[in-house]
Amino acid sequence: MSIINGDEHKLCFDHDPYTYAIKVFCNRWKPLIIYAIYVDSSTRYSKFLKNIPITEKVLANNLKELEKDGLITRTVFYEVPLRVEYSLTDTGRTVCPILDSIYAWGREEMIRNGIPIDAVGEMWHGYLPMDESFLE
Amino acid sequence: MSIINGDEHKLCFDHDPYTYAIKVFCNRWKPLIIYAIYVDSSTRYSKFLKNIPITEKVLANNLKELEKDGLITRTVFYEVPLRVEYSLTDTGRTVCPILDSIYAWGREEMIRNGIPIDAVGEMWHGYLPMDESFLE
DNA sequence: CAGTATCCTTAGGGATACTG
DNA sequence: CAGTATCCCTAAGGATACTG
Repeated sequence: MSIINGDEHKLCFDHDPYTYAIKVFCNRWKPLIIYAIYVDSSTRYSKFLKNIPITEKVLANNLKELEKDGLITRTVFYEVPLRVEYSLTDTGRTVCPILDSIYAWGREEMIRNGIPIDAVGEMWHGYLPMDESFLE
Repeated sequence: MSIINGDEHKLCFDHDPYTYAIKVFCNRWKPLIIYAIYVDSSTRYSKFLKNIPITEKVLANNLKELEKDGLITRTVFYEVPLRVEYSLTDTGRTVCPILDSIYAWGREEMIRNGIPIDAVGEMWHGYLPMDESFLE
């Protein structure tokens, strides 16, 4: 493993694991996308749009990055109509425990501060019994 | 605990624990700021600027948010010159294990991809012996 | 020392229409 | 169905000078 230290005594942003990790799986959308796949084991473009308040362009960008960074796999089924399934790679699955702990922390703080919590996330994370009607 | 579900079958962004947690401690700078305090138990404005590649305005903003969200405490010592110390609250300390796991994940991926890792972070996180000259 | 104030730039996201 | 393409917009960040 190589070590750098750019600006003498100052941490170099380009070589910081936090920056790397956060860019790869900890932005505004990726935890939700990853967890949506995790819950269903695999899922599709139109289903993300049904479950997450994300626009098409932003979803497409995030899916491409997640694929490029090796967290998800894109599989095309040449049917009519076309079907594409996204699933987690082994690497993708390694972030799930971290996502769980982030979710649990946010959840505790929101409860402590009296902020209501969304039912979909609660089902996805096992804090509420799963209601299939939410996930179709 | 109250549960909401805004748009019927779609997760509501404002009530999602990921969104909350990421806003509070998982942006571009906060992990570094929190960890800088954690390593020294308390630290000061000018020392952040020496160790982290952040500008004054952005540092000030992030410190205010961290204080407002209850992760850090600001203590003023009325000396000449003025001295201000930032330290972690109990809540602030609860994010450190999560930060550790995020760091460790990013670190592993960077190693796997042949990306060099910054020495300051490695010392802060115990992967390299601490060299005091880096932290003054 | 510990910050504000000011001005500027840009990446990221949002809405909507369109395509293979 | 699974995406692009286009246009717009604003919050976040960067540089630098200044203040109590």
